[in-house]
Amino acid sequence: MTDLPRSQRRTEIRQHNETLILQAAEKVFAEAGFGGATMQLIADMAGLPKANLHYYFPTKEDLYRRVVQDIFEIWLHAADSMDQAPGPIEGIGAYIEAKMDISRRHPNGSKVWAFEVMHRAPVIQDYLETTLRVWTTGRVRLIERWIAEGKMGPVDPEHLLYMLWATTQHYADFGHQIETLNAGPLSDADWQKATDSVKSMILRGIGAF
Amino acid sequence: MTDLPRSQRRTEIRQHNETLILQAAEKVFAEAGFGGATMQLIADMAGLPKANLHYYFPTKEDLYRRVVQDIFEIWLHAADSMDQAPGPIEGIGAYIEAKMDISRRHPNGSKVWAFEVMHRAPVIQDYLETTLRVWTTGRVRLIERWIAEGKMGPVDPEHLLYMLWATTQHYADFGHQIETLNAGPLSDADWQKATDSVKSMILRGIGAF
DNA sequence: AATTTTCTTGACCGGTTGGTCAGGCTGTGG
DNA sequence: CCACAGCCTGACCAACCGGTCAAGAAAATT
Repeated sequence: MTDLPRSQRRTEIRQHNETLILQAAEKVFAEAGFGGATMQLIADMAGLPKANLHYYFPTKEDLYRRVVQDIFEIWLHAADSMDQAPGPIEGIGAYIEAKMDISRRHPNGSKVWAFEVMHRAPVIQDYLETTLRVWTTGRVRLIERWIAEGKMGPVDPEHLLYMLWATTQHYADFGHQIETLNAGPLSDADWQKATDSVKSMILRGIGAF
Repeated sequence: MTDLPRSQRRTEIRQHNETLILQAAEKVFAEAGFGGATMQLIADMAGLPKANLHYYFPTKEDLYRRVVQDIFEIWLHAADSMDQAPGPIEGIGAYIEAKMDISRRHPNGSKVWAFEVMHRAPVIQDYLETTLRVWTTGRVRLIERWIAEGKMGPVDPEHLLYMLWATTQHYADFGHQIETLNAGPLSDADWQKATDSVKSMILRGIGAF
């Protein structure tokens, strides 16, 4: 840590401030959307002058793009658990757990993604058409294989994926609604119960036993 | 139509223009969020001068509030099918069909609602705490009754409701993502398949047979 | 110590936004 | 024909926004 090459030492300040800005930006973009967010508000929340933001991120859109990309990376990573599973009980079960965990820990990221997609994805349309499509077709084949092997019922793989995304992300995107109905934030036990409920209903729904 | 009292003839123009504005507003708010939407854009889309909007809706927030309220009414209405059903197969099945139909016909309304909730519901928080809460507890009791009568498995009623909302609204809120993966808009057959998939997975998931 | 690169920031600017308003228009009632 | 209430709208404004820039502080390199 103390003896890094010059070029890496330089980037220490940069990385520190970038993450500071990105954290503030994620929150503001999530709570106000792209149009409603202001650079001034992000700057205040990050504790930096506004002009400093433009030093690290030339435009508002650059900053926004980074926030969206970061979330996308986290989600792609969450799918690793699904891959080398022997069947849907372990694979889809682990995927649900991973995504519920992300909804709890990165609710703002999930919201920013939702905003972006609802806006017809002006910034990450290419991601949808390339990376996400490749990812999806891969898991569709995996599910089809499980069906062929009799490990689960003959459900439509794509709609199963949509259901997985919808149910898990709902706990982040509509967290405020859930908390209002729940008369307060969800406790550890609440989250566990939510995860168990989603898991059992979906696994039973696809006939995986 | 030709011989109405004066006071009603007057309100005809008013109602016509209000719906014109509300339709445009729903679309613009859905595609840009509250902060990103501009009164000028709504006016252009409605084919009216901007000043005319402020004649009918004094502020941007008033207009926005009306849009959100209208959607909420539609959703509440959709739940009627669930009430006088003999069991979950008919009740929840009909509810899913009704909500999928709304997702198809009012995708923008669904998005505006999602925006509002993600913003921590600054405008309709009271609705969440009163009307929605009452509605929810009523359906929770209905589901609990079905469970007690052995008509479905012992699932958690609240998380079942969340799953119903999440899966059905996902086809509206994330319609762009689905269309991208589908390489084009969903056809009649696609929507039917989606509805059937959701219905069969959820009904099986809750053990309703 | 000198120099060069990176970082910081207050002040500023053109453009846009929500909202206002005075004056004109329209059609209905007397 | 007049009067009047509701409807319409071009022009305008203060506030705010994203982004720029020059000048300097701090840090790294020589």
